Order: sequence, then C-alpha cells, then structure tokens
Amino acid sequence: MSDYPVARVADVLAGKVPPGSKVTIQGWVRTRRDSKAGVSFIHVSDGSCFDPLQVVAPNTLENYAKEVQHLSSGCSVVCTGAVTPSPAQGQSVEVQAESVRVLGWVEDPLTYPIQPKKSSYEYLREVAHLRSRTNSFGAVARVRHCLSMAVHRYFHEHGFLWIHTPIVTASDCEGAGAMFKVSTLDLANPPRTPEGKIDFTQDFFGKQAYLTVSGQLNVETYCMALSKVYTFGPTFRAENSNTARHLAEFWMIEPEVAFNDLTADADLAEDFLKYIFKALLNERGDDLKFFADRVDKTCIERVQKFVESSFERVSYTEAIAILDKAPKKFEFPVKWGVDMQSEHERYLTEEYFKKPVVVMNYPKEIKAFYMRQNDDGKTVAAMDVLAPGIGEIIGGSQREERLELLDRRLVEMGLDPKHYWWYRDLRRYGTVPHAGFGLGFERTIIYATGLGNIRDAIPFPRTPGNAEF
RNA sequence: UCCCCGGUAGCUCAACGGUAGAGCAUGUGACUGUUAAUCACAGGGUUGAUGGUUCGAAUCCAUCCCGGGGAGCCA
Repeated sequence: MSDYPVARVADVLAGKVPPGSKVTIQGWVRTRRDSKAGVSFIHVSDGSCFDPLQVVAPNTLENYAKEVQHLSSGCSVVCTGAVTPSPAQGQSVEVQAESVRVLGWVEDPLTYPIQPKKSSYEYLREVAHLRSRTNSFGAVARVRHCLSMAVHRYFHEHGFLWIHTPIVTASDCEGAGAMFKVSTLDLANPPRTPEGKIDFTQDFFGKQAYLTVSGQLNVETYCMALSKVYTFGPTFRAENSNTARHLAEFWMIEPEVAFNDLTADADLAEDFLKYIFKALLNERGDDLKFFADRVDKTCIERVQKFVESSFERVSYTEAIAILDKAPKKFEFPVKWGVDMQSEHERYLTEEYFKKPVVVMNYPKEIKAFYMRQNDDGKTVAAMDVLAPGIGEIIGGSQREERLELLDRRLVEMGLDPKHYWWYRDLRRYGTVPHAGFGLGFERTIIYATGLGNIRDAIPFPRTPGNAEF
C-alpha cells in the first residue's frame, strides 16, 4: 500500500486536488469498461457527490488480468495514482492508477440486486440495505443531510435552542393520532388487576407508555423559559395509513416561540422554508439536477419559485368561499365548518393560487384542544401550509395560553384536565402567548425532489406491515 | 381500513386458453480513451401461493400473500 493521502471523490472532481498530485481513492465500483488500448475505465463512487470518479487502470498492473478485468458493479476498491486532466469527454479529471486493490468482491455478479441500470423504486424498497448504492438513494441521502443541516443552521442563527423531547411518553392523549404502545410486560401472560384488566402499574414505567406522536407539549415547557425552541426528531403514528404521503415513523420539525401570534408563526414558517430550500439550491445542485432529469422535470423550478415568491395567505372562511365559487365539481361538498378534503386543498394550492398557501383560522370543532380561541367564538388561531403536489406540509397554531379557556376546551372535547396537569401548570405560572408548528421532514424532501413516494425519502421506511430492515 | 390495478429470467417488460420471448445484466469472443459503449454467441424460468374449471391454464374462477395508485387519518 502506498501512503498517498486519501481524497474524497467530490474534492477531486471539484478541482480541489492539484493536477499531478497522487491520491488514494476509496469506494465502490459503479461500472467497468475495458479498452484494448490497454486500459480499463473504472467508475468509482464514494458517495461524496453525485458523479463517480474515473480511475484509469493500465494493463501493466500486476493484478490487471486476474482482478481488475473481473471487477463488477458493487466491488469495493482502494485505488492510488495521480490526478490528471482527462483527455476524453465526460469528466474533467481522472486518476491514473498505480494500484487497484480489491477489498470486497461481489460474490455473484449475476444476482447482485443493484445493477447499473434503471430499477424501479418499488423494487429498490425490497433491497433497502443495498439501495443506498444507487444514484437515486445517494442523491436522496445527500439532499436529506443538506436539509437537516440547514434546519439546524437556521434555528441556531435565529437564537433557537434544540430541545431533545422524549421518544417515550406516558401522556396518552397527545391528540395527534393512534399511538404505539411501549411495554415490557409478558404479552402472553400480563399481570392483571382484581377487575381483570392489565395491570400497568407493574409495567416498566409504572403506567401505560407510548411512542410519541409529537414533541409539542413537551417542547412548550422549554418555550416557557427559553423563548425560542425547536424539536427535530422521530415521531410515530400507529395509523393504518397506506399512502404515498404517510409513514409510521417519520421525522418532524417543531419550532415553538414565546410571545408569537399566528401571523408571526406563519412568517416564521415561510422564512424558515425558504432558508432551507435556498441552502438546497446552493449546495446540492448536482443531486437536484438528477431529480430534474430522472424523476420530476419541474423540481428545480418549483423550489426556485418557492424561494422567490411569497406565500398566499387566506382565512379558512375565505378559502371556503373560493371553493364554493370554483368552476369545478368536488366529490365532497364544501361547507363552512367541515374539514377540507384532499381535493379541496389541491384545488387551492395547485389550481387557484398555483403556489404555497397558508390557510388560517379554522373552525374550532375540527382542530386540537390546545389551539387559541379567536374572539369570534367560532374559530381558532390555527394554520396549515399547503404545497402543490403534496398538500399539507405544515400544521401549526397559536396556543391557548389562558387557563380558563384551555380548560373549557378540554372539557368540551371530552378530555380530562387532570391528565394535562403539567401542561396546565404552564398557564398557571407566568403564561405568555406563544405559537409553533410541525413540519413533516420527509414531505419536505418529496416536495423538493419530486419523489412520488414518501417511503423513498427516509432510509428505512416503516409502514403498516413493513419493518424488514 | 375501503376502492381500483398489478405480481412471468437477476432487473424492466411481452405473450392474455394451445410448445414461455425480448432488452438490459452475467459468461465467452470481436472491437474500441471508454462514458448506462457497440457487435456476435451462450447460459438463465415449478409464470407470487394454494385450490378449482378445462383435453389443455402465465392466461379463466376462488381464497390468501406481496407490491403500486386513489380515499380516509395526518406531518
């Protein structure tokens, strides 16, 4: 082995390595082509950028016939040699190999699941442990990382603290959907109370516990001391949802800001989304170009337009009026007081406004207990951000900071205020107006990339009946 | 969970009641500073599973399993 410094493919291709310098490249073979001129061209990817690096292996290498000519897609290699300008089209620089060492062979190239050709996303989901080696999933991973970092950078630069809210929760009424149960009890033979019910006092946490469906209630406690906070972590919904937009395990971003009202909340959502999409445009042009070429021609344009134009803002009442006058027959009739269906949201954002829309001030009956009641007595300070192509991407609200009104809503909705004792305490001790929202991270990714299914926006999708990997 | 559509070679698909085929991939050879290279030849299949109808089923029927699209729930 030589002692040449290890270089990332991204740095070599970006010209950060001076021509003539000798480097070590570590990665996986994408394709190999042999030339009778006495060289083989090996495209090596290490995941650091979209494009692979061309390694030119001459037939004078001692393992040329025995090994180099048998390299197939997926083999892991360590190559050393000089970086030189490429005489041929297709790449600016390449590496003239002095050595090509094979670390791992593909034991049966015929049945290697990842072949250098188009494979369907459906098929690749069945080989999720290997799909990271494809152009598509490498690009998704880099986009996901880029957006993650941008999320943290935005909040950090704007004075927010990242709060690590718990994954396991014992409040069974977070109100955002069905929950997964967490237990160490023997399922076949659980301890029983005298009444014959399962005795959760003997369970690990001494009471029934669940996986969180939202960090919001917890993060509000930190908001009431640290002013600007956010969560960014996994959340879980045990809904039997089988759609291209739902996961049982997904990542959510939930900022919460003290002293903010609903308008400030919508302003934050807009400013924040534009920031992370700008970062994506600046940093991952190579991957976005791939998505534009292969997945969705309009994706770059869409993200650019998103960054440049302002969100449309309408009240729920106005939105209903627009839908009422729409020259279009809806399957579900539109009426003030009912929740909007997918077809309604789509019409607003895709046909009527043709851009992201913030719908604000929904009827209180169709929204959660913690949302702040407006003076009209009919609506709450809730907002949804609707985006063309995916529908609801953000759901948020100003929170009810007045204890009396909060309690009234709890009772109206059949909830027991006792179960929310610590949440209510926030209103008893130094309460202030505050607002926040939840952004589905994977939905953000499919919006930006044009991916058709949310299961391809997360490395290992969990959906009903699917947790193989 | 409901409504549609689909499961055929390693992958993408064709054949739609009468001997199961192509492209890519793989192997061999030819050719070439090549670019998902090209050309020739070769190997490769209990047609998702189980029953049924039929002289005969990949094809028709039933049930189940798996996948996709749409709906609901939501982020």
